[in-house]
Amino acid sequence: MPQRTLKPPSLRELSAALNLSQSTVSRVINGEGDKFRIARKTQERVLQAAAAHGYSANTVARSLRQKRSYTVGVIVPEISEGYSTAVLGGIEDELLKDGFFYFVVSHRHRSDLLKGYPRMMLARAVEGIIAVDTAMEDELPIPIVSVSGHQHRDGLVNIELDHAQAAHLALSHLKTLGHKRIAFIKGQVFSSDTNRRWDAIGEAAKELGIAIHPQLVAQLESADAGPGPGTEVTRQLLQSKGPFTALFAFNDVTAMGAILALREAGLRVPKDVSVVGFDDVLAASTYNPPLTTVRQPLRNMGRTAASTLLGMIRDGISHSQPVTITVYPNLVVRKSTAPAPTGAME
Amino acid sequence: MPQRTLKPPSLRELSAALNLSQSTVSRVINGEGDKFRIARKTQERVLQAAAAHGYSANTVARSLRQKRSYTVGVIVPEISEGYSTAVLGGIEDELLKDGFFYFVVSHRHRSDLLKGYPRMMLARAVEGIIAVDTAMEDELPIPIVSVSGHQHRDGLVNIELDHAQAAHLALSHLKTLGHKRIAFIKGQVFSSDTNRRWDAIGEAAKELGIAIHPQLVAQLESADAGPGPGTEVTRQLLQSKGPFTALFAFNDVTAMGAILALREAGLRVPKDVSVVGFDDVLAASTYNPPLTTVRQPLRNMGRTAASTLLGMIRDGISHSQPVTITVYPNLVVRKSTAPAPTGAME
DNA sequence: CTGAAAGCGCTTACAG
DNA sequence: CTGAAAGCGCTTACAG
Repeated sequence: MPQRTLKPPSLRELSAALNLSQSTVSRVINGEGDKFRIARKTQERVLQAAAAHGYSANTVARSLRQKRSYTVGVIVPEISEGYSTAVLGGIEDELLKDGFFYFVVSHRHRSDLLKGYPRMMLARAVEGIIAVDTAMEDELPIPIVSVSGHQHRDGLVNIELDHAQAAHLALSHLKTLGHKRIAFIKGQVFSSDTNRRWDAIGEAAKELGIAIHPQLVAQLESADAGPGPGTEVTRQLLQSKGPFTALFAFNDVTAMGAILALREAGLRVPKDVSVVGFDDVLAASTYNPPLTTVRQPLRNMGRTAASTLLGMIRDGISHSQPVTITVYPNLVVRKSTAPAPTGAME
Repeated sequence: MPQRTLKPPSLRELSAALNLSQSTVSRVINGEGDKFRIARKTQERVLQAAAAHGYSANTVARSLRQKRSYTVGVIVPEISEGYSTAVLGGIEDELLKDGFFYFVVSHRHRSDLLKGYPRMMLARAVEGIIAVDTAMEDELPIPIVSVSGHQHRDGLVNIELDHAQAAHLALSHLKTLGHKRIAFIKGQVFSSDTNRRWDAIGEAAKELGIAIHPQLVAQLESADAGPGPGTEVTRQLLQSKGPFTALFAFNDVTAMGAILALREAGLRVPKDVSVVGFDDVLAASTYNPPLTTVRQPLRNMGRTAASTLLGMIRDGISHSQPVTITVYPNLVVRKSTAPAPTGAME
């Protein structure tokens, strides 16, 4: 019968029932039966009894003894948001197949949380931390892998997009379409990708001979998660600044917000203004028009972060040099970009 | 100087440094100094030293001793997805302010994971589980709160949307707009909301005198997360079935997929066909056209789930009766619905 | 008011 | 091949 799930037995109880020592049972359970040359017959008995009684080791006791928790912490800006969760999906893929679990916390850019969460996770004995789009303030006595964190510090491994290529991809696409006056929306100052991406845009523009008009550059300010900030900033761009035929947004959500503002102003996308996003979140392809965007391999970045962290935990490596693992973007051309209007405002 | 974060001291070390017993130090640290009438002066010394040495109790040892983990488990179908993460945001809000952390796992509808994860979380001593849009197979010796799980079983608390109201809201909106031939896309069989929602639609339709034409009812089959399944099923609806002027989709993502298929077929939304979604995920408002949808208070459902679970953990309540906490939908009218085309195909 | 000691449930040297 | 015993770092009766 499907036995009522009462509290599972302890190792001591199981051993007593089997008339064996805790040592022996523990070894068999942990797959070290052969290593300790425990009789096959005994091993079978143990395994059978364990299954029958639904025994599984109390991981808290194990953690205390081994000083290992098989747990990592993940810190993200905001869990209710597409970027982080795409990365989380990848992290989960890797972690769980190695028997690790993870805690997630969202700091929401609050400095008390940014400071407090890593300590709290440490007190909970996490063996490592993955920081997504988050700059870690303090040095910690455990391995840290950062996804798009852009801090170069000893012992920190960074998973980073090749921003030079990303910028080049987007700008050469716009150039090919004949765009000359391109507006840009930079990320919020607190976003760790902002500067890196902007620098890369500057270089790519120079390389491609594209002029960056300062009056066509805006920056997100509001910390709101949705498209609102993009709409807001685009309205400003539209009102007080010069004309433009294309817009490169900091991310997809911002691009969607921008498109809203553009339409409000009676402009058609992509006929009048082309818009390029960044990230390729799920919603980018279902948006209308489907967004042309620079795709970041987010899930893969999560996987890489997790497997790298697991390696560091396993091998006890504490890289004394900063290490960067570069991943590469793709340009996904959809319907939000088109040739620049002919005879347009130059 | 900002001391290099070495491994933090243990209680024993701290006590030794203070020339006090571990008992005393532990009591002060845990805020029980007054309760045990420990000299104010001593308390201050302890707190000061703790801060100076960066002491914080090893939670693993504490958990083992207290047989408490201050951790709950959350199981969702898929973490890279808007519905679950909206709920997770609410869960986090409540949990963290009570000092609880949570593990997240995504079962992805794989039955081995659906079965295995709860056990794994149990072995990790979680004190309770929140299941989001997931039917829990086994009975567990800890409290469980289910969000949209729709199982009525002893000891299980359900957070559920008022589906009757939801259906009524959507259908009366369409009726007011003059729609008579309404197509429906039901959820996948594995989604725990599917039946409940469909039954509610049936009743609301009867109440409102709206006919449900069996040939205008389709069901999602593919387990894919994106809008693909919605597009697919709408194409079928369009090809082989009778005409319709409105479509009520199982959720927003499906609605977006449906709109894609409608456009493909040369139909305009909402001019030719009105579309109503469900959930009001972030993308619903930025979609073009912005989706008219039945809003579920997802974040709030997460908060309610977490605070209910914490209450059960705190008070050791194991409801012997199923309990349902009902939350209420709103109809958010945006641009994907319009009056039925006049003289349309009736 | 403060402390010595037991014990949470494991793993793992050490011994035979 | 198997077991007795120590100990991970806490909390908490129990004692005084």
